[in-house]
This record gives sequence, C-alpha cells and structure tokens, in this order.
Amino acid sequence: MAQKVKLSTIAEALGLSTATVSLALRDSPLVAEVTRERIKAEALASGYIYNRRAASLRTSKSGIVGVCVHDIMNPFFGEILIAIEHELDRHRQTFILCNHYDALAKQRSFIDTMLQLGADGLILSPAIGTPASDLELAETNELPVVLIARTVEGAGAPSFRGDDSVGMEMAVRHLVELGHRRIALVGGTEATSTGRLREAGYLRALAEAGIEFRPEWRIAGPRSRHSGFDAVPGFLRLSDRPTAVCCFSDLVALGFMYGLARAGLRPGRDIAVTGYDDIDEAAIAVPPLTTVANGQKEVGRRAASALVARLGGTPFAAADELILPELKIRNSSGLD
Amino acid sequence: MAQKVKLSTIAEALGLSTATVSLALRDSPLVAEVTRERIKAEALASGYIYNRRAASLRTSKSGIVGVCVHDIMNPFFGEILIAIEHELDRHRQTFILCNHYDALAKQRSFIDTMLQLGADGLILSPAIGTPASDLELAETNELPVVLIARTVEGAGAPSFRGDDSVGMEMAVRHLVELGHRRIALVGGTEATSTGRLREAGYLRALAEAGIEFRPEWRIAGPRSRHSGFDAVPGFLRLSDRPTAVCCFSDLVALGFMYGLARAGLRPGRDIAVTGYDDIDEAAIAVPPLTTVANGQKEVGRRAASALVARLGGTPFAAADELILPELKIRNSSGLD
DNA sequence: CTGAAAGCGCTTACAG
DNA sequence: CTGAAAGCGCTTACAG
Repeated sequence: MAQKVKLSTIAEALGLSTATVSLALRDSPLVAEVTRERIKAEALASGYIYNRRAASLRTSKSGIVGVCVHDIMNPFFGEILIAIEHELDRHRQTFILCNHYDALAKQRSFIDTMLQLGADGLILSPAIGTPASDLELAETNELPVVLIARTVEGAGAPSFRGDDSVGMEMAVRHLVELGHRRIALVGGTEATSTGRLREAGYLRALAEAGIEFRPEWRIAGPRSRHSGFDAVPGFLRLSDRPTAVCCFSDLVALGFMYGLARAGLRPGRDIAVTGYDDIDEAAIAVPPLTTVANGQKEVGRRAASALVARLGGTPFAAADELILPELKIRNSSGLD
Repeated sequence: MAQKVKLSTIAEALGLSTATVSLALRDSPLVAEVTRERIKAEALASGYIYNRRAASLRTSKSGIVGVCVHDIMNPFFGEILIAIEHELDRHRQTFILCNHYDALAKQRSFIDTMLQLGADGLILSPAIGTPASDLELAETNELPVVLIARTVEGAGAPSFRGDDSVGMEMAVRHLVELGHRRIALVGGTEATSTGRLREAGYLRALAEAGIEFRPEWRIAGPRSRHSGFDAVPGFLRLSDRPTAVCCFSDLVALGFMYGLARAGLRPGRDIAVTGYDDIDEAAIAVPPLTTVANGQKEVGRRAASALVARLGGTPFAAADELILPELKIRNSSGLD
C-alpha cells in the first residue's frame, strides 16, 4: 500500500477534476458515459475506497441506522431484527446493533454514539424507565426515532408492536374454554408496557369468564428461559395450585416446561402451558407450544419502512401501530 | 434547535480558540484547569454534540470495531458477543454487528462498509469459503482482522477458538466408555474448519476404540435447532441404528432431542445424545445435556483484547490460539 | 497556557 | 459535459 488513493488520485491519473470523478462514481447523468466508464475502471484498478466519513461530514447523511434492543440473543428480537435488516439492506443503510439490557445508561450512551456518528435514524425497544426526554434529545438533534415492542408515554415517537392485551386475552380465553378456572400468569413486569398490557389482557379475560383473580396467581418477574425454569418450584408450592399457566413469552414458557418436566410433571397433561410470541422453536418444542403469534416479522418490517420513509422526507403517520396477534393452538395447552 | 453547536460556537461564546476548546474537552493537561471547567460547563449548557466523523476524518481513527458472524441469534455466538462487547466497552470502542449467514457477498459488503467507515478493526467468524484475499484486502487497507470460531487457511489473521477436534474426541470417548459401539455424528459440514475438525476428532476417537467407522453414521448438514429436529426421522430409519449420537452443537442436540421425544424415544435412556458448546440452556434442558464446554467467553475476551492490543500498536502474537475444551457430563448421555 | 492556520477527503453550488 | 473553489467540523503541529 503505497499511498491511499482518493478522489484526487483518480482525478490526476485521468486528467480530470475531483468533482467529475465524484459525480461519475455516484452515477450522475451529468457525466458523459465514456468518462464515467473510464473513471470507474480507474477506481477499480487503483483499489479506491470511498471515504464515507468525508462524504458524511459534507452531506450530513451517514447511511447509518442504529438499532438498540434489550437483548439481541432473545429470538423474539432476533426475528424482528432479521426483518429490519432485510428492509434496511434494500435501502442501503448500514445498521448498528446494540444491547441495552434494560440499562438506561447503556441506552443513553448508545443514543449519544449515534448522535456523534451522525446516524440517520434510530430503532429502539426502549429500556425500562426510558423518559420521553431521552427520545426528544434524539429528535431535537435530527435523529428520528421509531419504537418497537414497547412504547414510551408522552414520547412523540411512533411505536410498532403486537396488540399485547388482546393477545394475552386470547390465550387466557382459550384456557378457560378448555375448562380451566385456576390460571396463573408467569413472567413479565409492571415496568414495561408489554408487561402491563399483557397482565391487563389476562385480568380482562378472567373477569369476562367470571373468575375472581387471586394475587398468588401472578408470578411476576421472569423474562428469560432460565428464569422461567426457576419459577417452577415456587409455582408447585402454591396451595390450591393452578391447573394452567399463561407465560409472558415463549422463552419463559419453554423454560417453565423444562422445569415442570424436571419435576416429573407433563406439560399439556398435568399442567396446561401457553407462551407468547410464537418464535421458531415453539412448533418443535416438546410438547409443541400453544402460543400467541406476535407478528415479529411485521413489526420489524413496518418499523424499518416507516423510518426509511421518514428519512425520505415523509413525516411519521400515526402514533402507534398495533399488529393483530393470532392464537396458535398446539399441544402444551392440553393434549388431544 | 436554532443552530448546530460546534467547537467554534463554544470558542466564540467564551472568547477562546477552537484548539483550546478541543483540547479541553479531551482533558488535555495543556489547558488550565479553570479554562477547562468553563469550557466543559459551556459545552454541557449549549447541548454540544461531538462530531466523530469530523474528528475521525482528521485523525483517521474511528473508534469503531466491526463484528461479523454467521448468525447473532445463535446462542453460541451470542455468548461470544457478550464477552466481546464487554471488552470493547472497556476500551470505549463502538462495535458494529452484522450477520453474514455464510454468504460471501454479504461478508464482503460488510468488510467494504467497515473500510468506508474507517473502522479500526474487524472481528470475524469467516463465512464458508472465505478466501484469504478477502482478509488481506482489509489488512492492506489498515483494517486488522481477528478470527473467531473458525480459521481461514493461508490468512495471516490470528484465530481464537476452542480445540474442536480434541473436544469432539472427548465426547466420543465418553460414549465409548459408557459402552456404546455404534455412534453417529449429526450435523456440521466439511465446508468449515469447525466441521472438519470435529469430524476428525470423532473419527480419531472411534479408531482409538477400535471401532470401524460406517459412512451412514455421518449425518452431515444440520447446524440449527430446527435442522437437528429434522434429522431425527432419517436417523431412526437407519438399519442397525446407532445407540448414541454426537451432535455438532448444542443447538443441533437440543433439536435432535425434541425430535426423539416427538418420536416417543427418551434421550438419555433409549438413545444417548451429546452436544457441543455448553450454552446456557444445556444445563436446564430435559434431560440435561451432556456437552463439551467450548469457552465462548474466553474466545470473545481474548479475540477482543488481542485486537485492542493491536490497535494500541502491539503486533499480533501467535497465529492460532486454541482454548481447551471441557467435557460436561449430564444426563442426556445416559441416565444414572 | 492559548491561538492562527492548515488539512483530513469528500460534495455542492456556481461558472463556463 | 467539466472544473475551480469553498466548506463540512474537527485536530495537530507550530508559534508565541
């Protein structure tokens, strides 16, 4: 590597100006076809690398979109991310991924980094406790924000997610129809809109069925496979033990089923279990998991394309966009 | 947002030069303490946002490290990524994540993007078929590359990974000790070093035990939970069916166990199963999965810190660094 | 301890 | 269709 080749290197080699070279490389019709071909050939031959920092400094567009979620390893987010990636790829946007693990400080530092890099937009599953002001900071600095999975009260940012309360209502109603009257809700927390809304759906379905809710049925907290597994012993010690368990997510349900099996109980036979999300694994689990499809693909696609549209100049449309959930009945809620 | 505030905005407000402001914000001892405080206060009050593109253009350091793996949703990579993230965070490097899904074109376009953004380094689990020249392109353009999980023949880049052949040998030897003589190897492909090395370990252990390998025992291909699940019917149709199955990864093993259970067979009782990686889920699976701990945390930590050291000026040390695997005996290989 | 000036590598009006 | 020049917002020698 003798010298770094830049626009001016190519320009000099060809006896042209950097303006012409710049235009040609970006396929401007202003440049004559033959010139353009010569320039492109020279760029290729010389191993030219486009310097996006320089371009971005000049244009104040970076082609970068930041995406920050609780945990990218969670298949629920993973499935959303694939859809986002696909959509962003189509529009030649680079996306920068980050976990915030529900730590506000980590999320803030991510937003900061995106601001410093001059990112064009942000897709966020907001960390627990995110104040609207954190999102406004971004908007104020010309960094539009789109929310996924969760929403933030008072923030102008549009939110794309499944209809959590309706979805959970479906799951509970399904269990009621199977004859269950003692139904627990395992996992999730008051601290997120998801947790609150799913709990609301659960309570509504119970009320609708004329079942009086008992506080010990609500085992709040678990949101991972492991914590779902760990919730089992406590559940089994419940006096007048529920016959059915609605889990906050598939991950929690899958862990809970592992836990039940470990304790010698057969999910779907001894205890009915439902999940939420319908991740890929749900269908092959043992037993196959009854769950609520949460539209991950739609969430990702719509969020990304709303952002892309906004970058193109179209202002955001509606505030919140809810994707209709769909109940997937399999065997974990009762073997046939 | 009236006007964007930049260094010169602060400098003017305070009657100083941009040089002083720049120095002060980066805590240079060249600037008097009082001046520094005044500058920092003004920066905060005015909502100043550091423009990293401009700085990076000038210094040709970007503070960005690119990380590209087959699939970030795979918990094996997820666990590596967490370690990388932790290490990089400590050194205030932003990391940009990407899936290449074993598509060379996608990996190439990622390397290209990193080059254009002026990334400081690259951590790569190379896509199947990666030619050494792709990595050299990066190195030539001052983008040092570190490999994880897999290696690339002929590339100068150091590679951090578990000792695949030794690990698989451990698993097979364990099954042999339990009395198995017909042992299948499910998943993985010749196309990756991981696949080749693990197969080599498997063959070595068979040979060592005086067992003659039969081609139908090698069910190549599966590398996901789903494909592990799908491999079961074919396996069950094998005449003179193996009594034990070594799986290429935990994910494959977990899917395979789902498949066995679906077919009414009890993993660990009717068929012994082992995994590879010891991901978080292995210990709570039903039955708990016997597997080979593959040192994800170490891989991530060492890869990241080798890269950071290199950025600091220390050239790479050895070529390949192998982490010693460890057999974790649980119940899937035979209930006690 | 602080300032004036050049330059990183692009793109964008503006001229011709 | 092509070129000369300014400027994006920093940092880095160099002076003083």
